[in-house]
Amino acid sequence: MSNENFQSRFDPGNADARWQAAWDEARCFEADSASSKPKSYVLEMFPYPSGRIHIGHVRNYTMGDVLARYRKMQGFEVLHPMGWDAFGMPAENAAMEKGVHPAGWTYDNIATMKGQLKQLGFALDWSREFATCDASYYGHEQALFIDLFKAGLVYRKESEVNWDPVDMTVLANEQVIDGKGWRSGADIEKRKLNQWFLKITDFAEDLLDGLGTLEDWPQKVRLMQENWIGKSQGLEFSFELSNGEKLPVYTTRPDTIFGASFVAVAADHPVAQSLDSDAARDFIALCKKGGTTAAELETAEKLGFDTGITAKHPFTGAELPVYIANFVLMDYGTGAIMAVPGHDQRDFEFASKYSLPIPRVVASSLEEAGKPFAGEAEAGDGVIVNSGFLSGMAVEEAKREVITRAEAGGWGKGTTVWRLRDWGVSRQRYWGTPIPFIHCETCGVVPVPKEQLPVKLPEDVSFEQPGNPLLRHPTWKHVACPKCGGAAERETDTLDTFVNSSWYFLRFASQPADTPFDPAEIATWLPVGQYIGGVEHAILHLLYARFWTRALAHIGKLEVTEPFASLFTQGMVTHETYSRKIDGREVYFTPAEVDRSGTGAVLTADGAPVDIGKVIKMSKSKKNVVDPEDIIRDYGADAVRWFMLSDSPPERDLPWSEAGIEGCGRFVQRLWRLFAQCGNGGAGADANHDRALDRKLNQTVAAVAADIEALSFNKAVARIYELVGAVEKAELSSTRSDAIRKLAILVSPMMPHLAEEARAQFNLGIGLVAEDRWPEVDPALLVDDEVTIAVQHMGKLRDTLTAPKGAPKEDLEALALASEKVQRSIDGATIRKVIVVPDRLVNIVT
RNA sequence: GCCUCUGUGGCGGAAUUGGUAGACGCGCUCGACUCAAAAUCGAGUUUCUUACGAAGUGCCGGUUCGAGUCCGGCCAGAGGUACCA
Repeated sequence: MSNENFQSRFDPGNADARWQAAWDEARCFEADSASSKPKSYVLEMFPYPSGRIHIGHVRNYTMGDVLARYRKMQGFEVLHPMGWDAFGMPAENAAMEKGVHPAGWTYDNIATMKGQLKQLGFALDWSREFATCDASYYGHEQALFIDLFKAGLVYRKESEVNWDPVDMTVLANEQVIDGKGWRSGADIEKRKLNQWFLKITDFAEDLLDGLGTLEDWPQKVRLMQENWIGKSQGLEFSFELSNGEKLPVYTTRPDTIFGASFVAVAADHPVAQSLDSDAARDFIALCKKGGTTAAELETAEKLGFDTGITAKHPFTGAELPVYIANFVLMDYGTGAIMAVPGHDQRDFEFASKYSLPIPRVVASSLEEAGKPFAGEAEAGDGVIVNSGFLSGMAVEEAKREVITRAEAGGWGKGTTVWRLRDWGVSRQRYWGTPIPFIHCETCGVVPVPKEQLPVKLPEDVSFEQPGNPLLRHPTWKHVACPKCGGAAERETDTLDTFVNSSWYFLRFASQPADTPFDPAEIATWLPVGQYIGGVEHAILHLLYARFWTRALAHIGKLEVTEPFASLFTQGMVTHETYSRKIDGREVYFTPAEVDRSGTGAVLTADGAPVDIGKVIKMSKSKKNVVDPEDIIRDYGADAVRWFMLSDSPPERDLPWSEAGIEGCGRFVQRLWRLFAQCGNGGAGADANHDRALDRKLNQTVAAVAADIEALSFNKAVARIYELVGAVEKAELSSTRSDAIRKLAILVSPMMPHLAEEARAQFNLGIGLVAEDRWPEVDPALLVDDEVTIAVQHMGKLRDTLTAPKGAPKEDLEALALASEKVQRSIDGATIRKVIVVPDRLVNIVT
């Protein structure tokens, strides 16, 4: 027992920093592109430097870290980098609220957060770190943007923004609350601006097809992207209008054409814009109210304006009224629709409101042709009714028939329409990548010559008034035209921050000074072997990154088209909220301010109770946050890491619990005590072998490896608990000491500091655990030779019995029928059938 | 509104993918050690029932010898919804 006097407790306050320094010194985690080992690129979504690391980051980076450390132990050369998604709105908000410069605020935050990440002992290659707000990063982005422009993938067009008429500025969607500006409180309206766009729609088909190759992506993400891209087959045809013009419309349901009872156009549509009446102008102005989000547009009350124009139905010749409708989008299809209220819910609501006919043209059978609607549209499948030559056809057949007739008659054609819209990348803001173009009155829009890149942000800006500081900067935008040398102006819009995050993973893999990346080096690392991040990025970030990669491949910069071979989307960290109503407003308190030891919750400061709210995602606004640094100080990095991996499956939400982290802290010490016993009880020649423990050890090594590879960390944790329990209970033997040595390796991806400290203190091995190999498994020890068989009568469990593995069916049946409990249950009834599943169960059917 | 996902003990969850529901952990209860407490160790812990046993995986129905798992219909919550990142 002499070992136990060594040090009875593991002291993370002492050990953590020491081992972090040891890994740094040995440069364990710097990736060598020239290595002959197989390569593995493990990447977590890089953080926005908001100020301090939050628990969601800790969870995300712990998962990646376990995988990176495990892959390294499996003999891979691992690239596991980290950097900063450093442009964005919060820096400008801080500038306005606190009077600090966005750059200073951002780089201070990065310094703080880097220190916090270091305390967690992540196996990161910090030599590749950068921030997207470094001119050495965004300058290359500007060069790529110009390349895409030259390839015809960048263009300008008018597009709507949220306009705050009081602050005279553009607002982000999240800054519009209930249709009002968050600072001014003014009613927000839609306003058109000339903006920059990327032609993601050129790649719609390819982005859709590519999803089929992403077998290691979650099915739900692929489905979401598929629906977002939204390929639809339909009919485009033109109505002849009573004013003599033609109105092209697009429909995905040509089969319901006989059910059309009116026609609707968007407020921006030329037909609407050309109306010369105050009432029409007032209605179009009404449609301008409110923000631009889809959720707002689609949930708003359906409103329409009868233009007085009519449209002639191509088959019946009926004159249908043409409305301006607020739910028709100019961006989708032709900006005009044939409305079939019986079989589209939006059209149904509109028709009900304006007392328009709602004919039925689809029913479950021809006999149901006269059935009334039950207060809502029927969008489902069925047979066509009340539709002349289409009646009696199935929906799909009718679609084909209408398209055929339209094409034959020359008044329409079958077309493919995409829901996906081009990517608007213009932002009327300061803290982003300047769009590297110059507007010249004689030469038009001219790219900045590459030798003049990067176009750097000016530092002397003020945020005392709302709006884009670049626009009102006294000198910055005034430059000579690169073509004609005349007076010209810089573009003052900056790029969407999603552009920054669309290629950072390339820059991590290769970062030459003079070009964005070296294609040969990219080829050694890409695609990313495992990408891990929040499911909230399932569509936008991941689709934009897929597009940007394709676009670069299209212009010959890259070979890869899919940047992320395998994707994992993690859940959020949640906690209950604490609040009080003070003067009618909900005031929130952090868990650290609240004592939860009794039945309710009381504020430590005044001892009076607070209300306990729902368990929701940790957020600053609800104050239900825990600062990782506090927990690391109290329990050590390994306990925090272990908690992040325990219990909850990584794709699900993780409820933070004080009791849970305490339990993890206790487990760290329990392991420490076990490691201390390694030398005990015979590493000698006469040491006995414990076959059962050896089997358990081998099974655990194999299972933990499989669980880590599947990112099922909660299952790996449960396996380790089981093994620890078995080792603790086992008699002293050489097997037991061997198990303890291997246990230190097994837990090292999760608890690297403890593993290193225990190995050094108790002689569990040579060298750094981080540099060691994953234990070999003896396949012969993986299978048990006895199995437990369930015996059922009519599907209900009546008995269990033990049988040798692989026992023949007849033996199992005989054993089952011999059971007294089974016989009592059968009670003399005639046995009709016996189902035997080898090594599993016997079910007797009477 | 639309798209996607989730729902199992007091709590987080497991279940070899159609074959013993509740592994493992947290919490709680009892016991050992201690003058006492903490720590640690041991036993127990789905519900109902004295027991035999029965019920049970959000709700309703279906397929099957057998359903947490598959199918249909609901309900609730979460994420996204193109300028939060």
